[in-house]
Amino acid sequence: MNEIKKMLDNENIKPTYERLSILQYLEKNHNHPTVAMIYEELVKKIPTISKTTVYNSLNLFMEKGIVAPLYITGSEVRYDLSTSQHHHFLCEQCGKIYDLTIDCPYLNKNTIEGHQIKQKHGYFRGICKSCLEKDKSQK
Amino acid sequence: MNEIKKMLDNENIKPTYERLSILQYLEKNHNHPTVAMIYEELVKKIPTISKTTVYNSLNLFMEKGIVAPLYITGSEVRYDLSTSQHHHFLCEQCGKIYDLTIDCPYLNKNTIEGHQIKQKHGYFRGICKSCLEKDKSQK
DNA sequence: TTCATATTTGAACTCATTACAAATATTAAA
DNA sequence: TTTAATATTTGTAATGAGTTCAAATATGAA
Ligand SMILES: [Mn+2]
Ligand SMILES: [Mn+2]
Ligand SMILES: [Zn+2]
Ligand SMILES: [Zn+2]
Repeated sequence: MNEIKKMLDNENIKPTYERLSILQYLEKNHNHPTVAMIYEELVKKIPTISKTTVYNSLNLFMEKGIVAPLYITGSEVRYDLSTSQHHHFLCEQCGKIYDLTIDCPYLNKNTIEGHQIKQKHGYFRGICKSCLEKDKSQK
Repeated sequence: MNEIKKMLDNENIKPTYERLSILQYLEKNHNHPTVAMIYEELVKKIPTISKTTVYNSLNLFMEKGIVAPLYITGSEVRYDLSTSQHHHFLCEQCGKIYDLTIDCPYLNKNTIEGHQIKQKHGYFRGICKSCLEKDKSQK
């Protein structure tokens, strides 16, 4: 909770209960959630919270760079805390998004072929380890 | 035109005029277009063509693996001919998507941390070389 | 308290994509 | 060539994620 408040303070974002809750959700759940997932969970605790507030807050966090969007599925944005750079794996079967801890020679570059880099994204799609094992045992 | 017909034949896709035109557009324009861009261009030549046909055809091409979707912008899908694997750069200022010819140590892998890989995506966002130069001269 | 400002809320709206059924084209019997 | 079965295209309606916007609420200073 303290870490989270610091992140907001650093960016001069007023730490409202809603914003803190959203950021707290992202810190506790490393599941790269959708807006719907965040909202469905938070509304249990904050029955009055609005989906628009979730959108507003996440957009603000993205502008300030403390949250990063993942455009992977093609249907809706997934959100990730902007901690250290890492790659992702999307399972086409169960929909889960995994963090990958692989080396990438471009993570510390800030320019490429003359273009100025602001964000780097590396991701893979396929069938995850867990789904592969499930499929094998069922066959 | 012959190359294109072969691609469809290889996948047992009936080479209709609409499908050929869509694939031909992708072969001639390496601009990673949206459905709207493809439609707007083709409707000049084929006034009866439907946007749904563009969607249907591209979805079919993707299933067969001859076209690859790019989920980069977050707002709409961009399409690319599935030629050799390559990375992309999206300019946040002009919206253009560039092909990058950079080396990547993961392009020939088909499994990672136990997950089975079907698709690999690497892309960068920022300000493109052309926009940087324009900005500098205007300042 | 009073006023100004920031934040939240909910409803209306936008827009990309999909669903679906009717229209049209194609192909294979008969 | 007709006829019937199948594939493809088309247009409209529906879906759903995300945005817009104005009203409601909260915050904080004067
Ligand atoms: Mn992650
Ligand atoms: Mn490309
Ligand atoms: Zn899985
Ligand atoms: Zn540019």
